[in-house]
Amino acid sequence: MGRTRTFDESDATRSALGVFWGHGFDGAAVPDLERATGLSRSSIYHAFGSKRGLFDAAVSAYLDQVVRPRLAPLQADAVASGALAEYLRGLRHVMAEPTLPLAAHGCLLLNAATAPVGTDEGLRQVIREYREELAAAMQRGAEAARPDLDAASVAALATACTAHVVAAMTLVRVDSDGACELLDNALALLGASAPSAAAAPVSPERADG
Amino acid sequence: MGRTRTFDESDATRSALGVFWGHGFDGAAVPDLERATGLSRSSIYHAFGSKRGLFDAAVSAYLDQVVRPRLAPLQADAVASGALAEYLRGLRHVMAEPTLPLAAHGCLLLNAATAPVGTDEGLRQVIREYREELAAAMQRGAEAARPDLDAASVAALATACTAHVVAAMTLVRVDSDGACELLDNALALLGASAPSAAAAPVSPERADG
DNA sequence: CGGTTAGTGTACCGACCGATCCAATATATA
DNA sequence: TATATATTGGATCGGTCGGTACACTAACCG
Repeated sequence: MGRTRTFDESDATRSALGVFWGHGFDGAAVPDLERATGLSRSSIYHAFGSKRGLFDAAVSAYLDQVVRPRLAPLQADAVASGALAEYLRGLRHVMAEPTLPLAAHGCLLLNAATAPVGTDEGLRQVIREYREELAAAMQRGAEAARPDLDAASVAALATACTAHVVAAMTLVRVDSDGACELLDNALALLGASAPSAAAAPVSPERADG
Repeated sequence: MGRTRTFDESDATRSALGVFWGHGFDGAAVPDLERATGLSRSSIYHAFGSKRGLFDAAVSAYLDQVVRPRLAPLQADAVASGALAEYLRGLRHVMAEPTLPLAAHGCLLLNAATAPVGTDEGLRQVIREYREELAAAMQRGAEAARPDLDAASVAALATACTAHVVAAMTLVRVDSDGACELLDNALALLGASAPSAAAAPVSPERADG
């Protein structure tokens, strides 16, 4: 048949993710994407159909390569008792480092939720599923962390963790200190009035993970 | 001296607020602002200097006419014990009504925080102050609501309420049910293990726009 | 009144937007 | 090697962006 593709599609997607993460869908210009991917415009449009198609690919890469690796311990068959605290500490750690994309730009999907592109029904659905995946992971983490609590309290704790994580990711761009305080508070709630020795050592002053 | 102004600046600002709230700073086009304000382009630029100047005026109007009226009971000299719960219920009420701007578009400032314009240092400062004002109000509300708790627990509760409110406003645009659940959870946390049945009677007024 | 000054509306500016077209290129198959 | 087919890059499309220039108009003041 014809000529074979000389670039790696997932490499291009990853490069585009960097641009979309930094500037948002609407703020990312096609020339930016050309520069980041090293591809010409026609190659991008041939491979992804549109700027939006490339964004969808970048969203998928974001979920697979950024979100889920971090959630993995909370999605495994067996969840460690300290997994949720570890997740929150890890998040706090990357949010405190301004050079990392999460601290500099927040969450790609939450940013999209409040942007003009967030009115697109397909994207809204993706974001709802993202929120559900996050909430489910928090729930499993809370169950593992606090077996001493009744179901309702565990659910409330899980929802609270979700809220703290979402709020931190929303604010980190303009107020990284405030975002870290939110994550510290989630850790404090997680360990509050814990009678079990499983209470993870929570030291909110620590900057490292 | 010369001719006097024939339009009311605060009327124009309020009209512009509607546009910026719905589309964000970057998504709002100057022709949209002309249409909404009823002013011609030159009048807008003469009165506000730039699109950005008009946005700053709209932000100020948003704080004074949308945010603070709702926070007022939490900022008064004496805070009622049920004021925070009332605030959360009121917020939940407007978030459940899709025709109201808060439910349809979320928070103007939090949306700006995650948008390209959110990199502007002046705007970042405004958003940080907004967050602080919100957190201070939550703190006072939590103190009034839960005099039975020690200071650290009250502070944790206040921060948790802030997190739930911020997260709800971030998500409401794509997932109003999820946003309402977050506010319900904040209410549950607020009343958790409450010795008194001080739950204030529900009166979801103030469906402002 | 007339003169001065400021508010207003129209037309227009250069720049950039996402998207498309097409000629040129490169490679897998026959 | 010949041919077919897919990839690639440059030129270009119509549309819209935020912002400006300028003529016109209205109203305060001497």
